[in-house]
Order: sequence, then C-alpha cells, then structure tokens
Amino acid sequence: MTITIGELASRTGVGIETIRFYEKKGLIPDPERSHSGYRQYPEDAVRRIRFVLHAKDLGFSLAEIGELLSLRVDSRGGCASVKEKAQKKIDDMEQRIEILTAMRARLSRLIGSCEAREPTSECPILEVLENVAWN
Amino acid sequence: MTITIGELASRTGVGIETIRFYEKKGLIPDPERSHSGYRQYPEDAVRRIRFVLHAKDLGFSLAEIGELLSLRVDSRGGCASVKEKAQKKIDDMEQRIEILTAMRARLSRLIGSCEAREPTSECPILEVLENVAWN
DNA sequence: CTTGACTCTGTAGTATAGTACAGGGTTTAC
DNA sequence: GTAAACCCTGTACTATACTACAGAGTCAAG
Repeated sequence: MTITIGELASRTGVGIETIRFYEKKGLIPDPERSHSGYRQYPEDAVRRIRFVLHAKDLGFSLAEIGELLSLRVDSRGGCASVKEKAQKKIDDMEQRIEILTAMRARLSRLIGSCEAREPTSECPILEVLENVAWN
Repeated sequence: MTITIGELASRTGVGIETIRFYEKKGLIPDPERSHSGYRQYPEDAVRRIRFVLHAKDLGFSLAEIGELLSLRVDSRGGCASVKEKAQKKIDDMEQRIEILTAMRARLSRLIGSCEAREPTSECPILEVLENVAWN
C-alpha cells in the first residue's frame, strides 16, 4: 500500500510543500509516481520524515541530516568511511548531551534554591542567576 | 578592566557584527560606552556570548535563548513565574537529551555491527540501516 | 601629525528553512 | 458529468540569523 503526499503530510504534521522541499533537498527519496504524476509514498516514509523532524529539533541542519541519512545509501567509501561518519555524529551527539546535561543541572539547582527559600524572603533564583557561570 | 568589541569578538570567535546583532536582539546587555561612543564590555561578556553559542548549537533559537537569559532579570512575574519558566526549559532539555541518547544508541549499535563483521564480508552498516527504525 | 587599525550607525545582501500562491491537471462523490 | 478536494510545477515571498559594505569618526605608533 502507498499513501499520497497529503496523507503523508497529515500523518507527520508537516505541510505538503515541506515534503516536496525535503525531496528537492534529497532528505527523502523521490517516490514512485502514479500514471498521472502523483507521488506515491511507501508507509515508512512517515518514519523518515519523523526522523528528519527529530534531528532538526536537536539542532542538526538539513545538510547534516542529509549526511546522517546518506549513511544509509552512500556505500562508495566502503564500510570504513561509513563507520567514520557515524562515529563523528556520535561524538557530536555526545557533546550535545553533555552540554545539555550541564545546563539542565544549573537550571535544576536554581529551582531547588527557589523551593528552599523562606516564605517571606525574596526570590533566590534572580539572585543566583546574577552569579551563575553561564559558560 | 573592560574590553573592546574587537577583543570580545576574537575571544569568542564570532564577528563584531554578530555581537552588535546580539545586542540589538537583547541577548547581551547594552554595554557602557567610552566618551567617544566605543562599546566597553566587562570581561564576563565573554561567558555570556559563549552561553549563547552553546545554546544555539543545541538547537535553541535566539528568541528561546533570550528567554533563558531573561530569567536572570525578569523579576516582574515573581519567583513562581521564574520557576515555572525554568522548569519548562528543563523539561525541554530533558526531552532533547532523551532523543539524542536514543539516536546515539542506534548509531552506536550500528558501528558495533560494523566491527563485528567478517573481514571479507560486505559492510553490515548499510544493510542494517535499511531496516532500522528511524523514528 | 599622519597613517593604519579600529570603531560607529545604518542599510543591504546572503543562507537556511520553509510557506504561499498561480495556473493548471486529476479523482472522487454525488 | 460536474463540483469539491486533491495533486502538479514553478516562482515568489517570509523569518531567522547572520554578513558585508558605506561613509564617517577615533586611537595609537612612529
């Protein structure tokens, strides 16, 4: 079974134009066409789109997402090159995780200081934020 | 001691124009000026810029970064509202961490299958990627 | 006291990632 | 068999986040 572009759009929550845009960018493969030229997507195109959306949310550019996805098909460099690319992305993701974890810890500490305050005292978050090292 | 905009730019690796742009967007406070109108930054402006760069890297928009930084000063809503904003950001960060962790695990498993292959066999990453659930 | 590096404001241009038509053909439901 | 809802290509417009001048003033070394 195949689905239309409208179906794919509504299942992933993006606009039809966005799907065509991703196609032009090579983020999703050119789908089969019906006799009249309508795009006919396999159902797992939904997962592909969702992967793009997640990665985008995480701060990857469409170009980077293209690289991630191209690991799938780009076998010209052989296994070693594919592995190397994947490792680079993993390193990148690990760094992002580290920074996010540190930021979360700082914000969390902040909220803690808010909860620990005397009912009548000033909000401590504001004070703490003045001195916190945002780097 | 204060530093010039050029100094700040070279210490953070961004362009002078970018700093002025961030100032216009309210991401860094308007600095003091010299008698002739030159911007004079305190040294910890470096940390502020770096915070912006990190957050940007993580996929936060400049508007969101502004919100994060405004926790610092925006005391009009009182402690509860500041706390609520901070909690929302924490939830957001935790979700990002989760997605990143899942993606990393998938890529990692992939590399593992690459290393486990027979020296003469085909690259298994490509095969695995055909079947992996990218969602 | 001049010359080169730096800074100022303001405006215009670029890259990325869409978003919105226009003008036309297609499918489906009545 | 026709109207509503859908799809096609192509182009133009938008928001975000810079980046690059233009034209003018400032500072520091020799």
